[in-house]
Amino acid sequence: MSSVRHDRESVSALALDLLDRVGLPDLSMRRLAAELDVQPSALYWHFGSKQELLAAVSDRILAGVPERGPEADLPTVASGIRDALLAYRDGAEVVMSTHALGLGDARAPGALRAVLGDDAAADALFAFILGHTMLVQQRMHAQSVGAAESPDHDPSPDADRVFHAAVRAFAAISPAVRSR
Amino acid sequence: MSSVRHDRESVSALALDLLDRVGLPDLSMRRLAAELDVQPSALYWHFGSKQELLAAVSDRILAGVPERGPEADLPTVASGIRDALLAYRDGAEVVMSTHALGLGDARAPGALRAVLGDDAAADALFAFILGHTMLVQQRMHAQSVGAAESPDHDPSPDADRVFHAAVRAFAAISPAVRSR
DNA sequence: ACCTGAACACCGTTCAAGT
DNA sequence: ACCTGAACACCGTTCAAGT
Repeated sequence: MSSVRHDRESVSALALDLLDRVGLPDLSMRRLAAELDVQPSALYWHFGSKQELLAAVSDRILAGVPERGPEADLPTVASGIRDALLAYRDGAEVVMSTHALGLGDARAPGALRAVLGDDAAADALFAFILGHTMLVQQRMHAQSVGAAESPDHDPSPDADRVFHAAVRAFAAISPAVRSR
Repeated sequence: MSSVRHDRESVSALALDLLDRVGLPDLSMRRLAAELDVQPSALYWHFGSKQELLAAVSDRILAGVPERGPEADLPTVASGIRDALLAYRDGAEVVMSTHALGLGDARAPGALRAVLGDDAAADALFAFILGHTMLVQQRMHAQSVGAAESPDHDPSPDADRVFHAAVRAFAAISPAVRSR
């Protein structure tokens, strides 16, 4: 007896938890189903496909970033997005592939557009944040193999410095792009 | 009778061709083996794993970018890398995952470092180029579904404008980062 | 509304054995 | 040096049927 019934929320919540524990390559529908004490086919009642599930996971990862920060400045918004990605293992990769497929909500790029006032520049900055964070997370994971220590979720001070310099640079090009 | 013997070059060359025809999700070891008229296990004599094969494919994609362009300026080098990624379907995604795992040669980031003179800024710019191009390619592929027309390999003028603005911005932050 | 059981059409990878 | 044959341990997804 499986004893518990599930819905979209509980399934995507455990999927996010499983992602953080085992990483994206080991996050399979079958393994997720096993942790839910359910047959793999049961997942397809809640989500049409694995990509749709991953889109829900992506939305969960970015749920903490405010859609509209009227008083927030660009560095705060950009750091907020990056920190949200860093909070879960392979977070950047999940959001990247979801965003690339046009799935998931537009929360993060929306927040960047609001504060930058330039859609193209905002999208470029989002692309940088995703690419940069993906590489940072991969470096962290490569380190944690052999380190045998707590796989910390913080980027190096060096990576942090480059990140903020890049954010400032994108802020600078925003008006230049608009004056086409 | 399989009639032909293969080596690393011929295998990775057909892998690149297959990638361009079917895309990364359909590029499987078994399908590649079938096109080579060979058993899947034969591929493992040439490459230790699929990732190692993809690293060779990644190197092929970037083979055209000059390691050192003493007379080349930043926009030329950056555009050269982006155009190399755009030349094959899912090129950016292959290079991104390869680079994230620390595999493949360091040709592209090396060229950026040489012209930028700042390793951290060069890595940040490479992360942007990969992220931005990945999103551009995905948009192109999404368009080509339903368009039923030639899946063209060129970015929109809009994406091109943002790209160059971002490149200029990264050039601007390079000295700022160095003066720590 | 939510899930089971069973199947379909695949994967990457290993390894002894062949030529 | 390069490949076959056979197996292992998996995948995502569909669909009739159950409760």
